[in-house]
Amino acid sequence: MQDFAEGEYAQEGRAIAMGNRSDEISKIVTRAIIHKQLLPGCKLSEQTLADIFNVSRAVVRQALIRLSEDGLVTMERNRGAFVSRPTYREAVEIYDALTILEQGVAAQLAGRLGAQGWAELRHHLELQHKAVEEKNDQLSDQLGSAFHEVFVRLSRNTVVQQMHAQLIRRTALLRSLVNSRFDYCGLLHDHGMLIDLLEQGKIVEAQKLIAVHHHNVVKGYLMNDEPQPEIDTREALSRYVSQER
Amino acid sequence: MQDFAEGEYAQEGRAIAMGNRSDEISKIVTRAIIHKQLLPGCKLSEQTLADIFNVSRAVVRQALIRLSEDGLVTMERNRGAFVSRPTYREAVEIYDALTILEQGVAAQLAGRLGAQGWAELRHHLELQHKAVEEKNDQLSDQLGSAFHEVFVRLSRNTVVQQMHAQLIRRTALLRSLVNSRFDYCGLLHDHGMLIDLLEQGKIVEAQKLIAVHHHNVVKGYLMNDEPQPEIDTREALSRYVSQER
DNA sequence: ATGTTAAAATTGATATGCAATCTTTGGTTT
DNA sequence: AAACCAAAGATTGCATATCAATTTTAACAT
Repeated sequence: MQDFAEGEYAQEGRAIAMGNRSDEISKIVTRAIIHKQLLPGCKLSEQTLADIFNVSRAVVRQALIRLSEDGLVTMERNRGAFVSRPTYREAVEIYDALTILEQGVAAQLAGRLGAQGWAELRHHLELQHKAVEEKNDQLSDQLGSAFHEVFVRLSRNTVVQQMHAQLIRRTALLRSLVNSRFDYCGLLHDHGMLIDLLEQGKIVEAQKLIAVHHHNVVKGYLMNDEPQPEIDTREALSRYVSQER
Repeated sequence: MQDFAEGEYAQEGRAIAMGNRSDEISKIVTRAIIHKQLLPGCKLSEQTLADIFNVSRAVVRQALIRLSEDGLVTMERNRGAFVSRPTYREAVEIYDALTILEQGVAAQLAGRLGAQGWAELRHHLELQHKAVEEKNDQLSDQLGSAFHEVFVRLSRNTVVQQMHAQLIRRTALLRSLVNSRFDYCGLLHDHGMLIDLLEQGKIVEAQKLIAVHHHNVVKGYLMNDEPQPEIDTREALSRYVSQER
């Protein structure tokens, strides 16, 4: 499953003719951040990235701007770009925002979603179930986020979808800062319960569940501000650029 | 020895230590778009903007990327950047997203906001009231949006705040496409009612009101897809760059 | 060790060049 | 005259080179 071949990408379902190097690079770096290859605080030197991706500094700069607009990267004048290091407060805000969005989506979906929609959600639930059973934390994590994304996608509102996706990316970044482990089983149970409640049209209960669900997640966060992981950018990105050039 | 070497600018009243030329330019263009100086569909030629702002094409490019990430500008490969021309569907999605965010904020604020908060909202309401009485549509419009922004700011969640601000910018863009006029009086009444409901802790009623409020706004939209306004970019931006140099 | 200064590296921005692609123009054909 | 087509012109996307400002590092003296 080579994610990115040449020229076109699968993004949120539809194929896009790219050709935009900076956009491409920002997406690759995003993936590296989400996959915890690039950790918070990591310096993203323009020249280094330019060398890695075989592009000019200008293109890297554009990619970094994209990333900073997305909140994944922080740019400091004359000092450079770094993978963002969110504070605990920011974490709470991000999850509050997620709660608000998903509660809104829940209200729209409740009782109003077709059989196909519920089926899709339940299908995802099953995938998650398997991952949790196999104790595959990496995959459980990924599918956990994916569930939320599918859920929001069913609202058929691309604006909400994009805001939500951005928040999910930032939660992935947050998990880089956390060492505590999740009760994947409990989270999974919540997902199943959510589907049930929504299908029965119990909006208020569903919204309450969403709030508690996110509260539980953020509660499990113990930010460790200290550790400065000394990581080589080139190495961290190696697996992502290997398919390039 | 460039003319703009000072490093700080008067923007929206307050002085800002900028240093980031592209960020600065994107903000100026944003204002021009919001103020309907730059209309949807308007071509934003890199060279033209570079000449206007006295910067290199690279900087303009960075600004355009910022704007496109914000949804205010659409970039087409090898064709250039244009002020976005939202569809009606997009308008609905944007207002749905706004509804979701503000309903969430309402739930957080209801009954829980200090006296100072309610006072601030009522103060804004008064300003609006005057503007509507004076039949100052431009100002009514502006204060109308501002009310929503203040409302969200009181949630003390910068993440939600930023998402909301972005949506508000996009609604400003939407209004460029609309010729129908609003019932400012009715909208004003809604704002007042909202404060009352929230202060009394009537969350559900408040949320319902928010939904209806936005529904009324979007209902007043009659997109006119046709007209291609032939506007000179330089002229449209003239008043904004006058402070430069 | 501590503080200071000089050198090196990095960023922010500019200028220029070039290939790819889009747009326009002018002629040609129907 | 309208439709078509191909060459010229303009614009974008990207690379390279350069420069001033600033930060970081290294070397040095206290």
